[in-house]
Amino acid sequence: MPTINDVARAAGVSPSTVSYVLSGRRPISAETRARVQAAIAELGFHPHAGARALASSKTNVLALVAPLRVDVNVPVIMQFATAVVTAARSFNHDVLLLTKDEGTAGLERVAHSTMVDALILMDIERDDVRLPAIRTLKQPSVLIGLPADHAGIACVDLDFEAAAALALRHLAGHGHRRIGLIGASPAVYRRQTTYADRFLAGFLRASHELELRTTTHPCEPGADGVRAALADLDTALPGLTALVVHNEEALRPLLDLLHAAGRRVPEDVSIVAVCPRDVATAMPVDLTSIDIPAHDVGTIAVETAMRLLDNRRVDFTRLLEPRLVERDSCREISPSHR
Amino acid sequence: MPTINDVARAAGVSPSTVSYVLSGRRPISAETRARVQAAIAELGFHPHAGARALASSKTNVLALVAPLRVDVNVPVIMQFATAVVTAARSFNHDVLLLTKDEGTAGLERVAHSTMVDALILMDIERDDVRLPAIRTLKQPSVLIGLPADHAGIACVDLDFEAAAALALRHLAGHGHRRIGLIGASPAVYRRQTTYADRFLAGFLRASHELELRTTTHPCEPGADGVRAALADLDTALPGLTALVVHNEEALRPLLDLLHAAGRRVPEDVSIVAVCPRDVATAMPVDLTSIDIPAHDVGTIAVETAMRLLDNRRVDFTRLLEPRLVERDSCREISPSHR
DNA sequence: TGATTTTGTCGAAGCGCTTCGACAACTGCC
DNA sequence: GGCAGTTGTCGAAGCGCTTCGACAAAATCA
Repeated sequence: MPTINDVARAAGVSPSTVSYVLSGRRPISAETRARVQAAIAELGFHPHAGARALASSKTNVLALVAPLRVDVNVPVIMQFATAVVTAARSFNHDVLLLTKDEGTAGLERVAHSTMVDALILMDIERDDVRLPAIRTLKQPSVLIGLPADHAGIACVDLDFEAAAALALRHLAGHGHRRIGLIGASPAVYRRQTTYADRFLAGFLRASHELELRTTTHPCEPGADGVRAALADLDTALPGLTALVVHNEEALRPLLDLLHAAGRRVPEDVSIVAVCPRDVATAMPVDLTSIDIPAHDVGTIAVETAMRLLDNRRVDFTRLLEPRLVERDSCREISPSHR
Repeated sequence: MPTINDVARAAGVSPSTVSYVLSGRRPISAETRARVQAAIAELGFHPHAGARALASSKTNVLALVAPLRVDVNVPVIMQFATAVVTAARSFNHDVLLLTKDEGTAGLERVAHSTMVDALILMDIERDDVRLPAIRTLKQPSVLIGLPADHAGIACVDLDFEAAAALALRHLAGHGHRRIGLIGASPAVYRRQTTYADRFLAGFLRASHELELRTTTHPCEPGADGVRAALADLDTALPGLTALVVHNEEALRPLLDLLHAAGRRVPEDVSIVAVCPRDVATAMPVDLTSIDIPAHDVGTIAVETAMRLLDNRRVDFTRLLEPRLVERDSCREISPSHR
C-alpha cells in the first residue's frame, strides 16, 4: 500500500502538498496538482482511513442504529436503511450498522471510540432510553421518529398525526361516518414506538373534530390476529363502512378475510392504508394509501446530520407532510348508508 | 476524551503498560492491572479507533456487501444481515454496510483505505464481477453463495443442489411422479444468481435420476406472474400433482390462486417450499419446507472470516446440508393417480 | 552460588495523515 | 519604488495508539 510519502516522492513535492491537493484547503498550482494526481493514479494511492481519522478527527462514517430483530415492517426498515446508505455515500460517508438490541452500549462504544462522526437512530420510542445517552455524546444524532422530549435533538419523520387526520378527512369526505382503525401490533404500542402512538393520537383527535363514530384496535401479527381485530371492530362499531389500516402485515390477511366473508372492497368496505407505495399496489385491490416516504426521510436524516457536522442551521423537528394517493379502495357512500 | 496517556498518568504507569493491560499481550502484575483498570473506568477511557487502526493495522470492522435494492427476498436478506452483525459483535467487530450497487468500487474503496479487516459478500452471481476484485485485496473475503470459479475463496451457503434433490425425493417418496418447479424471478436467473442456478441444476439432475416427469418455470413477481407460471406448468405437464416452490414472493399468490381454482393443498396439489421457516408457517396452510438457514449461514460466514484473519484453517467451500420439515402441504398420493 | 530464564515495566519509535506557521516569489496599488 | 496582500510550497509537530528492545528484579535451575 503506497502512502502519502510515496506519492510525494513520485511527484517531487512534499507530503503536505499532496494532502492539500487532496483536500483543496490551500491553493495549488495547476501543474503541481496534475503531477500529484498522476502519481496518485499511478501508484493507486488511497489515504489510510485510520490515519486520516486520527489526524483530522473526522471518520467520514455515520452510525445507523436499526431494529434488526426480525420484526414486522422488515421491508420498510430496509427502505430506510437503503436511503440512508445511498444518501451517506453521496456525501462521501460510509455507514456502520448497529442493532438496536445493543442499546445504549452500542452507541457509546462507537461514539467514544470515535468510529463515527454522527448517528442516525431508527425505531424511536416515546421515552427512549437512548435519548439521555445521545445527549452526552460529542457527535450529533438524528432521530427517525419523534420522542416525547425531543428538545434540542434533530428529528425527522412523516407527520403521522397529520396522516391520520388526512385519512379520516378523506373517508369523511366520501360520506363515511363509522370508521375503524386497525393499528400496529400490541407490542409496538407497548414499546410506545412513536409513529404508532402519534398516528393513534391524530386519529382520535380528528375523529372528534370531524364528529365521526370510530373505534380502534391493535392487531397481532398473522391471520388470526387480523381476524380477532376485525371481529372486535365489528362488535364495537356495527355497520362500519370504512377501515384505516396502519399495519403493513395486516393488509393481506385483512383483504383475504373480507373477501372470504363476502365483503367487497370498496363496495362494502372502504380502506385507507398507511404503508409504502409498493405494498399498497401489490394487493388484490390497489389500495388508496398514505405513503410512508422512507426514502425521503432517510435522505433528509442524512442531510440533517451533515448540516449538523458543518454547524449549519437545521430544523430540529422535521415532520413531512403526508400525501394520500387515491386508488381503488375507497368509494363514495350513498346517503342512505350514512 | 481522555487518552491512553491520561490513563497512564492517573494510574502512575507508562502508556505502554496501559496498552498491555488492554491487549493482554504481556504479563502485568495483578495490582498494576487493577490500578490501570480503575483509572480507565474512572476516566471513561475508550481507545481511539483510528489511532488503534493506524498503529496495529487492524480495524475490528467487517464490510457487509448487501443487495439493498428493494428487491424480492427482503426479509431473507435482513435475516442474513442480522446474523452477520450479531456474530461480528460476538467477535468484537463492527459492520460497515455497503450496497451491492456500488459494485467493485465500493469494495476497493473500503479495502484500500483500510477501513475493514475482512469482507462478506451476499447475492453472488455465477461469474460475479466482484470476484477478480476481491482476489486482489489484501483483506480476506467470504462469500455467501457459490460462484463458478471459487478456487481459493471462502464460500458459505445452503447446499441448494442437495435441497432440490431432497424436495424431489420427498415428493417421489409420497408417490408423486409429475412435479413442477416454480422458480425465482427471471431477473434472478438472468443475473445467474448462484442459489437459483444451483437449485435448478439440482432439480433437473434429481428429476432425471428419480425418473420423474418434471417441468420448471421462473416466476415474475406479483400475482399475475404466478398465474402465468402456473398456467405454463399446467400446460407443459398436465395432471401434475406436486409443486416445488423456490420463491418466497410467489407462495402467497400461489396458494390464493389454487384456492380460487378449487385445487386443495395438499389433497389435490402437494407443495414443498424452499424458504425461511417463518414464511412457511405464515401461510394459510403450514407448508412442508426446506429451511433457508440464514442465521447459520451468516454466523458461519463471520466465523470463517475470523479464522482467515487468524490464519487458521478453513473449509473454503462450506455447503450446509438442507433439512426438510414436514408440515401440512404434502400428502401420499394414491396409486391410481400415479 | 552463579548462570539462566521468567516476569513486569518503561521509553522510544513509528503507524500515515492533517495542519500550522514560515517563507519565497509574485501581483497589484498608490 | 515600496508596501501590502496573494499564491504556492515546505517542514515539522502532533493526532493516540501499539510494539519492540531494553532492563531490573524475581524465580528457577544446576
